[in-house]
Amino acid sequence: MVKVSKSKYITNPVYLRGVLMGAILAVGANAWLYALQGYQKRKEEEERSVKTIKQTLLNTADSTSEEKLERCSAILKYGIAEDGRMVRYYTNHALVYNQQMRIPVWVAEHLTKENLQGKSTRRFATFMPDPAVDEEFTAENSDYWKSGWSRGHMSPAGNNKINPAAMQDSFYLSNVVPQNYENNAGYWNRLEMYCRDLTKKYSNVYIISGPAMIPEEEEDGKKYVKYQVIGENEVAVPTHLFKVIIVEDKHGATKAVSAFVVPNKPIGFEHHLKEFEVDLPGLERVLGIKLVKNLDRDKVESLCKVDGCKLIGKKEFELYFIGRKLESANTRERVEKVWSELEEKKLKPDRYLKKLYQKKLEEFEERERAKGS
DNA sequence: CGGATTGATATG
DNA sequence: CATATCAATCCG
Repeated sequence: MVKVSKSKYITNPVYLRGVLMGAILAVGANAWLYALQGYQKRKEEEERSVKTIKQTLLNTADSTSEEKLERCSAILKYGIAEDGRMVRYYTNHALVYNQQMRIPVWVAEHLTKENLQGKSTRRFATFMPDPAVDEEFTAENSDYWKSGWSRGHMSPAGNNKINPAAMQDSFYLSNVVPQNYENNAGYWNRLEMYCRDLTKKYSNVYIISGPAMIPEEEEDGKKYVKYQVIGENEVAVPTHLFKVIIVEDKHGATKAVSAFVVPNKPIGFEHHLKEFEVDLPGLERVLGIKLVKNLDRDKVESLCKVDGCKLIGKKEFELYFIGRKLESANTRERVEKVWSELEEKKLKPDRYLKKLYQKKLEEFEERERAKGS
């Protein structure tokens, strides 16, 4: 059956014959003959002309690449349009930047036990526009202020303690995307910790991270890509974040690879990282980026299958940053307040934390004695 | 570890 | 005077 309601069938010869049959009944045999002759004539003409064009192309269109280059050089007299999607190199990471969205396309890192060491901290680094990005295409801090979104590192500060230059490079907004606060400090933070932890087991950990805009089906049943933009520069808020992790043994042999796509929203402790694992080719199709080129994929197993992809647990996580807060506390009151968090959250301090607490208290007692004397 | 906010000070 | 900069403080 021919569905005339669909426009694509209008030009179908079968449909055209149907129209012609209608014409016969309507206007009689003479008219039918006339119409048929006209149709056949037009059809023959069209076939002839298509054949002619094909023949012409075959005979004349095989211009050399030099000729094409010469012609296109003329066409591009006013310059070749640039989107700034070159690879940009930094002290401890590499990335491609998206000038339209004002966020990275992808950010690549290489982690080892050794290059995770160092004393550089975020205290001496500042979020700022990347001086290597054209001013007209950069994000600014003001875009993020009061936007409801935090500035989320793709190459995290915690991976760049090796020296101050690496630390500062990671604070350029070319390495930053608008990220949900809770996601950034929570789930994504734990994923980054897991990556660092992998260096204890694997000699080399290669990571590619970045934003993803995932299409979503709306009420009309059609799919759309929808994302918020923030600030004067209209920085794009990714719907998701992706991370690809490749691990190697001490011989440089690839041991496992996994790709993850995490929604840019709060994710609780009840979600296992495996829930967000996706197949790499699928991710690459969504992104339109061949993320990993030098890898024999069929021979490499899933990281989650090999290593488990277990993130740090809730209690362990909370204890960890209570320790961090305790270390940075500079008044007795602050120490006591942080310590009281343990009771509130029903956490039991480990030996390290107890020692740290005692050490801090002694520190302040000594300071007070020094003042008094 | 991941972040923001505020207030004092310096600067044009 | 308005806007950078930095130190201190805070939260998950």
